[in-house]
Amino acid sequence: MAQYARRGIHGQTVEVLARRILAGEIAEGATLNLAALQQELDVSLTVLREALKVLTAKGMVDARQKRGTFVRPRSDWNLLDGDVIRWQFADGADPRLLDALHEVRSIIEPAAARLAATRAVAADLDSLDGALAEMSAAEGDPVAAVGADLTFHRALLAATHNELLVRMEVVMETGLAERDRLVHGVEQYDDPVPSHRAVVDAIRAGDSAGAEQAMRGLLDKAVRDVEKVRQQKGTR
Amino acid sequence: MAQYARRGIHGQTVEVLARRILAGEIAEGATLNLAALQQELDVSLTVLREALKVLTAKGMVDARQKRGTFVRPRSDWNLLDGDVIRWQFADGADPRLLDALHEVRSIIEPAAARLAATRAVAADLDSLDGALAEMSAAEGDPVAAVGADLTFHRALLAATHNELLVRMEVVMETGLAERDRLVHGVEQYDDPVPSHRAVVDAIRAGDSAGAEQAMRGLLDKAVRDVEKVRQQKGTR
DNA sequence: CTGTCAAGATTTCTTCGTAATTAATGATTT
DNA sequence: AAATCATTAATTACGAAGAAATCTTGACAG
Repeated sequence: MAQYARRGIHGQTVEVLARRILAGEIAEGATLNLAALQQELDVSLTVLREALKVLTAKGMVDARQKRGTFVRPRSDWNLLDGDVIRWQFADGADPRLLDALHEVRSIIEPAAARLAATRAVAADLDSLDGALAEMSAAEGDPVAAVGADLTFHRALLAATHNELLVRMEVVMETGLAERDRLVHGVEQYDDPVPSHRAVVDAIRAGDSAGAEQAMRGLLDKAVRDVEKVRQQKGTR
Repeated sequence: MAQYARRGIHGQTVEVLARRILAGEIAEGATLNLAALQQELDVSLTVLREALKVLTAKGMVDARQKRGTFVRPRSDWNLLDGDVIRWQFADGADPRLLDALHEVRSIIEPAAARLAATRAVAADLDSLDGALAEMSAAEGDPVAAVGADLTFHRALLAATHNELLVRMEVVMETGLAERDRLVHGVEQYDDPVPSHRAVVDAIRAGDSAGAEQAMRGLLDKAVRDVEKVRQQKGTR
């Protein structure tokens, strides 16, 4: 799942550094003290260096000779990177980012459903049916339900046969997981299968408009669920 | 612009390796021969290693002890990464990816225009006006025209005040640049300012539906232009 | 005879400490 | 005052030693 190698000391170092930067503990523009970090994290220069290389690749830091290694402005972070998104949610979900995430979902997924209706092949429909079956089987088990939900939305993106849209799953994934984590355990779910099946049916029928609308309905329901939870929890 | 460091021998090594993999010269699943590469590229193991670390961070390769460093399946590439997209177009634009890119644009940008209409603040409108002015001034100069186009679309995404949408610019950028490169010099452009101004006007008026529609019109025109060029060039 | 399991060997990545390179800063000279 | 050059402080690169995981080999049980 993680794109950078998580094995060895190195992986931990990346994680620690990334979370510190993303949490704002190390501010934008700050030049970080390699020697101090090396001592504090008890790693060699090479390890620290390679960890920073990963963060460099994700646009988070930059190293210039004689000026040091510094944190790049937030506007340069690669926020569409799965790792970066995950790190952001590592310590407490930022509701603003969660909203942004859901907004992207509400843009992408109806469009994806529309495209899928014109492009889905037999294998895609099988995947979607499989996801529905998984969803039925997951009744009552929240963990399995989240997994099934993910499977469904991944299958939907795959059915668009657009490589870039498929890769948007890294954005969706975290949003979906966080939302499910939020909703989880607060209230009995309604059966999610019918609303999802409506999307699949429209795709199978080649009904673009219908698929798009069904997906919108599904997302609206998700919004209402989250709203309900937020009210119950008194959050926001 | 590039997220990984381009300085030193290291940057070149990343570029070479990335392009080989993206071009399919080094196939998916293939384990690459570090010793041979080291010798061929005439770099030390450390340099090669750090270059691979960058590619690892972008999901392109993975290193497992005793099994070697191998190319991950294409479905794991971080295609939403600006560098990865740029490398793909390094040797010859893949028309399939270009189509995918444009499809994403046609999904994102109208939605972005709609959001911008409800959220744009004075500074956003100033940016958009600035982009229009830049576009007017660029009349006749193709290079400046592309720059102005980019400025416009970036300003539009910024006006959504959604961090994730703003970062989509890395996806749009290359698509836009490639399209412009394709269209460039084949035929006299129509004046692009009016169609863009229509979008800005709708946003300023807070007209969501109008902004969305104006943007769709703009994108449709872009499609027609590319079609015309493809016919003229006899491509496809 | 076949399949499973465990211990060892080997290959490969991983990490280390040091040397070289680079670029900014300040001093010096014209 | 401007330009050049030396100094210096940081990243960048190197080659070798270390660690880890997989593959192989052998033995044992079914």
